[in-house]
Amino acid sequence: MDEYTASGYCIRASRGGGCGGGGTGTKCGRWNPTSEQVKVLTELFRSGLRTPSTDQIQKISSQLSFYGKIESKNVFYWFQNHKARERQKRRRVLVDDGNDIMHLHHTNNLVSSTKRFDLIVIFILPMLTDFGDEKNQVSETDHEQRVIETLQLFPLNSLNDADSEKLRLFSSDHNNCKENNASFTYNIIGTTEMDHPTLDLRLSFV
Amino acid sequence: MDEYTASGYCIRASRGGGCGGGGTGTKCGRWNPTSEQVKVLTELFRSGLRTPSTDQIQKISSQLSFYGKIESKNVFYWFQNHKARERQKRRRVLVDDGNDIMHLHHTNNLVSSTKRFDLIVIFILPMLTDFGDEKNQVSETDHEQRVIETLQLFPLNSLNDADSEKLRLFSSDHNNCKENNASFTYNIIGTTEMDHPTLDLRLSFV
DNA sequence: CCCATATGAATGAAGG
DNA sequence: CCTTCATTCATATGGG
Repeated sequence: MDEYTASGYCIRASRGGGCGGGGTGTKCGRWNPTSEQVKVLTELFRSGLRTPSTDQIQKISSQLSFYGKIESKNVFYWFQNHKARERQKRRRVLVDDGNDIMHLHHTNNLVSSTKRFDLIVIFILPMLTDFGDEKNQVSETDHEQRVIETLQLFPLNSLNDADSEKLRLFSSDHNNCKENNASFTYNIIGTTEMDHPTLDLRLSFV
Repeated sequence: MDEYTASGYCIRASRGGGCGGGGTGTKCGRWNPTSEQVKVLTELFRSGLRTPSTDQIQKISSQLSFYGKIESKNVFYWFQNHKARERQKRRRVLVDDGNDIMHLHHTNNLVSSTKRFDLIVIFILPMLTDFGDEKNQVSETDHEQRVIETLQLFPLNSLNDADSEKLRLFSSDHNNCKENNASFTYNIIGTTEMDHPTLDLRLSFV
């Protein structure tokens, strides 16, 4: 397969074997930093260095070459990646923090009192399509054969009784108002209050 | 991150014991998706989503957090891996083809050969929210109240034209049939046939 | 137990 | 600086 070992990098060894020590030169085209190198880089990063200049990169690189093969670009990339990933991580954690309560609500006791969905509508049209299904292999999640799954995505049980009532009413109204010969079924679950601008499901969802 | 570096390996607690075995909540370091989570992710993937944007990731993540612990990065990695492995598999198959016999027409079966869901619309309108909508940060106190307005939308791209029509009709009927002074709004999403990875959470919503 | 495979996580390297 | 891809490491899981 790939045989491009431009500059015999790699110092890898297989599982359990030390990295630098024993041979087994698996050739890999990419730099595989030794732990010492990483340690130093990390230290530099921690001390504040983020975007080293070319000069700095050179120096660092040559310093680190003491511990193993390394090129300037490796250092360059290392900082770039490290910086970017740190930022990303931070960003995510921040957001995730907010989501936690969702999880809590769920795990603790089923959804409960604090839910605030005003309206949830779920439509599931029955399949009037015949499944050509010739795919050699369908996804693992398939043991469900063609059933109109209800993909229980969200908790609907947050409605209070009053709301539920309304909903029910509305629902039947809805059902009657039109000849139901339509080939689909639907449900509407809803509550009051919703005058806010049509939701924009796109990006900016809170 | 981790203590062990690139070339290092983590030999944390030998086999077996590690994570404690009680119950379902493995508290190990590694995310263990629930079947619902996987199901949803798979469905998204199958409907064409490949590389969700940061926003989408967050949304998805927060949606899925309802089913259990999950972080944005998990979603990120999930898609990354899933995509990569599909590619990898494909590549391998191609190679095999080359070695083996010749292939017939290249199997260009796009994603959606079999759809389970024809249409699912889920609306969750936020209630007492004041959409501060600050991109930056929200005070944690706010979090508690806001997170809930998470809305959900799942891409369903399997409607055939006929269905879309019916749906549309139904939609308008619905609107007329009743005086809409009701205090709720609704929308119907009809996605029309798009047989390949173009679909993402954004479009399909109208 | 050991092994094979699936898949979560990480990260070097690029491309834009 | 951002995002994406390829590869690799590590762990979870099921079968023998």
